[in-house]
Amino acid sequence: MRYSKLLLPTLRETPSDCDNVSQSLMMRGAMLKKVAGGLFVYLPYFNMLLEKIKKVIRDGMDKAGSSECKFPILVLKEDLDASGRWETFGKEMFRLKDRNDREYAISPTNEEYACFVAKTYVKSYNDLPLSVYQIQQKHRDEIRPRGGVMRAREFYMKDAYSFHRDEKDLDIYFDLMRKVYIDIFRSLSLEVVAVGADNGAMGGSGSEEIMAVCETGDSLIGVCECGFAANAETISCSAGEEKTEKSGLYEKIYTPSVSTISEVTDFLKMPQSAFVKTMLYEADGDIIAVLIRGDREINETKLKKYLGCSALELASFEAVSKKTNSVIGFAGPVNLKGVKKIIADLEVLSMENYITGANEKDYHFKNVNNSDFKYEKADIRFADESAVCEKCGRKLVFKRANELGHIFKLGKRYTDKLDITYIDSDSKAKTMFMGCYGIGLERTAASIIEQHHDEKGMVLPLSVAPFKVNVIAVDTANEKQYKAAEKIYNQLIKKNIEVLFDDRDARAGVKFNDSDLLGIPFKIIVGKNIEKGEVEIQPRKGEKSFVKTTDCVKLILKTLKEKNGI
RNA sequence: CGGGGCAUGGCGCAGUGGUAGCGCGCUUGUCUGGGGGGCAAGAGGUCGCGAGUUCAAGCCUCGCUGCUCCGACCA
Repeated sequence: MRYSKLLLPTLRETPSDCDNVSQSLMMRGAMLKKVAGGLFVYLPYFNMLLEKIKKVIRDGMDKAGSSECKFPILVLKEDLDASGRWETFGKEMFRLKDRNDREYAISPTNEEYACFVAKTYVKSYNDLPLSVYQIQQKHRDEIRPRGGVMRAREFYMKDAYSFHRDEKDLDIYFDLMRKVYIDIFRSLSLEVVAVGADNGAMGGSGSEEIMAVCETGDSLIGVCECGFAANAETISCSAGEEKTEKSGLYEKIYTPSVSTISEVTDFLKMPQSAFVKTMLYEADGDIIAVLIRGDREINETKLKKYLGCSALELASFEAVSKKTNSVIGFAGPVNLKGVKKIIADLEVLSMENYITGANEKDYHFKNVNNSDFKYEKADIRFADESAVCEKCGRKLVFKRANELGHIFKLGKRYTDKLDITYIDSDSKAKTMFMGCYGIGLERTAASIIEQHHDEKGMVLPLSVAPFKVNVIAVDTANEKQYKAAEKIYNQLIKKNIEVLFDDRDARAGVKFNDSDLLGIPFKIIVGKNIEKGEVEIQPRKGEKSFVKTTDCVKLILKTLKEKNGI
């Protein structure tokens, strides 16, 4: 393409609302124009990059024996009611009505219609396994869009669904998909790690996330030297010795207008670890008290799993005052009334003589012990730096990462509800086992840039670079240079090389800097040396060289072939 | 949902009550031509919206909206 005809308006300066490198380079590299929070116009260069990523994903899905479909974006309420997701998906799902007041959701993922396909076309075990996928834009009413395209309200997802005769076959396919995913990300030059994860809103029996390690990542993973890795959300925490000897020692102390943990610790001059925080949650309508050491964090994912509830949030001020005898800021487990249960984190049970709220404004209890109240024990704290590997016992290292893919064993979670059966060899109808597998395309693109850039801009890997070569006429006004550059450009097109011809009447420096910003792997620079019959080949990374004008196309072809660029 | 910050030309920003500015970009001309040029002349803004205070508001007050960051642990 000719730069002069292409909408590729690079920026010199980074827009002020960029908070990470990839976002900044995507804005400067004229990939995106923000319209609103989490909504962007995708400019040509980003579209081209996404097409490259789609190609690699499609090649991978081919290897997994998956067939590309396109499912409806609008999903009927009745179909989501059948799977139960109209209720369980919550506020993240966009909902709308048609002119006849019929209700729909904008598909957040598409299990229901994948099941519909399996139900329609799988007659017997001979048709299994079946794997289908699509690459489609998804819409989610994100709680807080952030990181540019990393967490947006509209994004491309490759979502695949597989159906199986039995659990064993699902397991085999799940392992294959993990391998295919890792291959896909390797082809995209991404360093990734597969980690054990929580199933979240999708449900099912097990899942793994494919994470790209990145400083600005929005997930936290624990990694072990032995190769084990897990999402920090799922890492279990060890229990200490449960202490139950002491009781009745507690006494009320006056702590005027100090309600947060840090205020109380300052006031009493005690470390946070001497306190037990009592958090009041509302779980499916009931108030639950959760105890955790003052300096720890509650892992709501674990808590939700333990409670088996669908809605979990911190109790409102009104709910606490209406249903319990406690006061927000001064809640404690002793003499606490109106809560369905008290759940103590395992670590709390190894504590003695700690400080808690006294369920009365401006008062705390000190010398509280576990026998002073009734509790259920559970591992509900967020893994901290002391966490160890569950495989080998070594200390875990925590890293930030971006979740690019997530693969689930859904089991019969959907197929049971939607009655997705096949006829087995014994002529009996049996329920299929199901898996689903997602990849977020924009965050994959962002992660590629995050992992491949330098101070000048992007350094795109050949596998995804929209243009492999940028032909630059240094002085466009010089007819000899321009004509020679144009000739090389046309020759490369004939060889099916993706090439940009920077034919703009701009200074050489502008063109060089844009080329580097855009991360184009090779520049062919046509300048003064054309008089000597030479042009310059300059890789984005590496040494430049002067070559005969007549050889440059041949040389580029050879180099690209060596590097598997074509 | 809570808390903070921001809102001035396409982008980045300055402007503490008295004529709306700077850099980049853009247009025209010209000189230039190998890492974001020089000179000259231009275009472009109801200062997010709405009230209010004042002789006078981009600036002060109140309300709203949008964006953004933090936290979603505050108990």
